[in-house]
This record gives sequence, C-alpha cells and structure tokens, in this order.
Amino acid sequence: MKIITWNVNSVRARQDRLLALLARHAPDVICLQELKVEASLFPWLEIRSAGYHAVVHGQKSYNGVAILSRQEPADVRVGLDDGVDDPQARLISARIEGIRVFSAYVPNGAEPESPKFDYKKSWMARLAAKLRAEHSAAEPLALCGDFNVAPTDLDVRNVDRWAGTVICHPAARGALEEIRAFGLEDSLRRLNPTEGNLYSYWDYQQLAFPKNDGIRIDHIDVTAPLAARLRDVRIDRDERKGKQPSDHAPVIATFDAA
DNA sequence: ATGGTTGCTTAGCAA
Repeated sequence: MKIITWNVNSVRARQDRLLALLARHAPDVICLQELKVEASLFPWLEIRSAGYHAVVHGQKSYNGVAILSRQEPADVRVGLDDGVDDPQARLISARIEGIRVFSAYVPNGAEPESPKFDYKKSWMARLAAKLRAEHSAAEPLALCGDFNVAPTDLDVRNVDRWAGTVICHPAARGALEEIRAFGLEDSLRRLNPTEGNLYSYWDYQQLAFPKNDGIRIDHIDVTAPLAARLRDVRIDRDERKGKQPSDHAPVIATFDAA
C-alpha cells in the first residue's frame, strides 16, 4: 500500500507532471493540495484514464484539495464541517481500503502578527477537535498534506532564516503537537528520527532549491495501527527538478498489507 | 537586504 502526498501548486499547471508521477510511482492513494481550481474544471477525465478515482474539494484561484485512489473511496467528508463557516477549501477525507485518509492544506499564516496566523492556529485547533470528535486513533488513519509547519529545527536547513516565521513559530508547532496528540505519528520521523537534510519545500525565489534552502512541511502522519505497517518513507526530491516544478516535492509512504 | 518567483487572473493577492 503506497500513499503519496503532494502540494501541486495548481493541478492544471502540473497536470503532465502529475500523470507522470502516477505512472512512475503507481501509488494506491495520492493526496493533493493547492489545486487552485474549482471542481468542475478539475481534470476528471485524464485522472480517470490514468486509472484513478478522485474526490475533490475545489476552489477557484486558491486552495483546493483532492484524494486520488485506485480503489473506490467511501464515506467522503468535505471541509472541517464543524458548524463554523470556512470559505477556504482545505480538507477532504475518505475511507480507502480500510484506511481513513485525509488530504489537508493547513493555512500558511503569513506572519505571526497577522489575522491569517490567527486563522491558521484556529484551523489547526478545529482539525484536532474534528479528529477527536469523529475518529479514533485505534483505527488505521493517515493525515496527509501540507501542514505549513516544520515540526522541529531538524526539518529546516537555514534555521536562522526561518526562526520566528509562521512555519517554525512555537504556536504553530504547538498546534501541530495538539493535532498529533490525537494519536498520530510523523511517519518519516518514525523511520528517520535524527536524519537532517530531508526537505519537501523550497521557495521558487532566491535559488532556494539549488542552494538546498529547504524545509520539511509536508507530512504523512499515521495512527498506531498504520504505523505498525510502515515499511518506507521517502521524499521524491527529483520531482522538484527540471522545468515548471511545484515548489513542493511529493512524500511517499509504503505500508505492508493489513 | 521587505528583495526575489510562480500561478491565477488580469493588478494584486497568496505563497
């Protein structure tokens, strides 16, 4: 069982790369973020032709999340859906092959002293509450996506440059810990607890990728029943190379059969 | 060093 998470930064701009990725890795499930398209304009036919079902929570211009899967998804849930209006399309989940899979695009937060950072902290707290209200850590569950949080300084190449930003802010890291306190483990750190130089995002600017000025903000977090099956986690750094890449690289987790 | 780059939408926002 192979699960990928990838912030594509526009599914239409990345369509050829997405189809190539599906062919190259043949994932059972792939969670996408930053579709930047409403559902009606999602490339349904091309994805179907590649052999995948798709559930999409789309939005014009910004945000947008999806889950593609070989097997048909069940019990699809869209948004935080907690009674408080959220105009931004950032969350979708479905049950696939017995696993509750989430594709999440956590708000960036802009700057610590901004309303957007308040929205980020609130959104993360609401996600934590949703997990506790609707799900159990005793079930196989994978929370995948762009968390916009580097969990520790080990996940940051240039700690001085990122210190104090919304990516490394103690409140953001605390909110991530609160989500994980539901009963989730960072799959990559389970297998690579102390290894640095593992990044999933490099800014388009300032030659960040050639300089490897990266951060690890894309995660596949899993409950204990899935963690027990975890075989391998890797970051497809090569996907960040070449012409017109996303600014994020895919994270790939492989699990033993149930 | 408040710059620099990309995508969506068409000048400005978000990242």
